[in-house]
Amino acid sequence: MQNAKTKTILIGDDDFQYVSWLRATLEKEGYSVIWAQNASEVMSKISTKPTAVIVDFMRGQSVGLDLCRELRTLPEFKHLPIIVLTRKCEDSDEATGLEVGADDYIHKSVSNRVLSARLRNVLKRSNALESDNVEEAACEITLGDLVINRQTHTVLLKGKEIFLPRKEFELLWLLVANKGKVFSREMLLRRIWGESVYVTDRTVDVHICKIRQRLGDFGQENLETIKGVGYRIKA
Amino acid sequence: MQNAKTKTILIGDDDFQYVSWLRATLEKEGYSVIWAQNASEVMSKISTKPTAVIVDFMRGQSVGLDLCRELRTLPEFKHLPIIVLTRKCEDSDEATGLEVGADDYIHKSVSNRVLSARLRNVLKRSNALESDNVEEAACEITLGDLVINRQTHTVLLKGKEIFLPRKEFELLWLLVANKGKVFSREMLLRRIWGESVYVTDRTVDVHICKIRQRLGDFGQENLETIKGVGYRIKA
DNA sequence: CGAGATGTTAAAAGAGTGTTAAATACCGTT
DNA sequence: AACGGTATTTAACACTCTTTTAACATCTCG
Repeated sequence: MQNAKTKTILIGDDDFQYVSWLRATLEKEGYSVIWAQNASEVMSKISTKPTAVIVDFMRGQSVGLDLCRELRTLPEFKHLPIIVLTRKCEDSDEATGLEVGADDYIHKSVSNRVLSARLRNVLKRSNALESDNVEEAACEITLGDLVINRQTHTVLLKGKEIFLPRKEFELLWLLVANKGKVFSREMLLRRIWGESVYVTDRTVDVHICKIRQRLGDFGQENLETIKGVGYRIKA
Repeated sequence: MQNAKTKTILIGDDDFQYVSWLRATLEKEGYSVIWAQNASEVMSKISTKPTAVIVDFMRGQSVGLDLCRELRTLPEFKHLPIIVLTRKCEDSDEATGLEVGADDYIHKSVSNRVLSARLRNVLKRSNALESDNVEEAACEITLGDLVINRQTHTVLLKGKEIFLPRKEFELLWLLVANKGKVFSREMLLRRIWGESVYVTDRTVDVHICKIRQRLGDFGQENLETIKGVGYRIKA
């Protein structure tokens, strides 16, 4: 449920006081923050490939807008989430804003909670746009006496419910959903733990062990170890 | 899953220039568009049963808000997706908009890409609400000794009436109506609090706690926590 | 046999949750 | 508009369960 990779937010704003507040807010939420004091700095720091950009209108001058427009012309940043901060409601700004294509407009006075929630929303949306979401295809898989349901988070073995904690559940689901396919520990870690999570691959072994115990004979028989390679569900 | 019928969007806005842009955007996305120039026109054209309504605040007067409020009082439009456009950046407006039952609140300067993404979001959500479960269909659900009635807003436990405040009631209703299904806190927040309401997810926990207390043993036994995942009613 | 790999267990570390109380927002009355 | 009561939200702390680490046992195969 938590983001695997640390998300980086590039802030383009020359209001030092606000930036320090914003930085604190974002970092508390687990984002990493890069600060650019002016438009050209933004353009140079954009190469770090931030997850999103938050720009201010820069003291009423439409530097932020130009920036926004410029970014949108570059193919690689065409879908980069951009949030424009505002402190005024000047119509001229609005009119221009229309054509530049920001993802959200946030008033500078909003609370940190609202800000981070809206940022989250924007990120979620842009994420959905990119992968236009397959969502969860099936929510239930069956393998012999075993029925795993994602929606209800239940595992039924011969009709009896067995509780699995989250990681074990995900592990089992992944393996069963790909019956026969061998997953290396690394692969499992990447798929379930996420890209930049640092855990020993022995952790996987422990979980596999627990799963086997919980599933009893069924586990012993079907959850197979391929030595030197990984684990799989027997085909 | 999707019905083949073209989705119709009713636009209520008197800003001709903007409307023509909006219409172009939406039609390019495959929606069919109906335009109403003022509030009463909206009310008359609403009978065409559009898939969603997009209204502007109409030059600062809160016509849009009144409209929104009015629509919400009519049972048949209780769940009609409403998006409120604005060019103002006052938080009070946003607060009011949401309070009055808008599904999303979008700044007018936002790009067409963003606009259609958010529209899609709103539609998806309202769709899920309608098809996903019984919810609106039945106004009374029973679960063992528990009877929940939406119309009368009452909860009977072993025949004894128990009062639940609104949020707790909605929460319980949603969970019971989808017995067995696990809802993450995010999901609950989106479904009950709405798309653009920003509260800590711990709020959900507090409500769950209260519900459990009120329902006594029944609550303890049936309202289950799946750690790291969410809540559900035991199947 | 012995080295590397895996199974297993228990304890440490960590994350997630229950619960209470206090703060805030809301609502109907006066 | 001020008031009082209720509902909702936040914040804090304790506690539980999960996850991870580490250590040791066991296995496999050249």
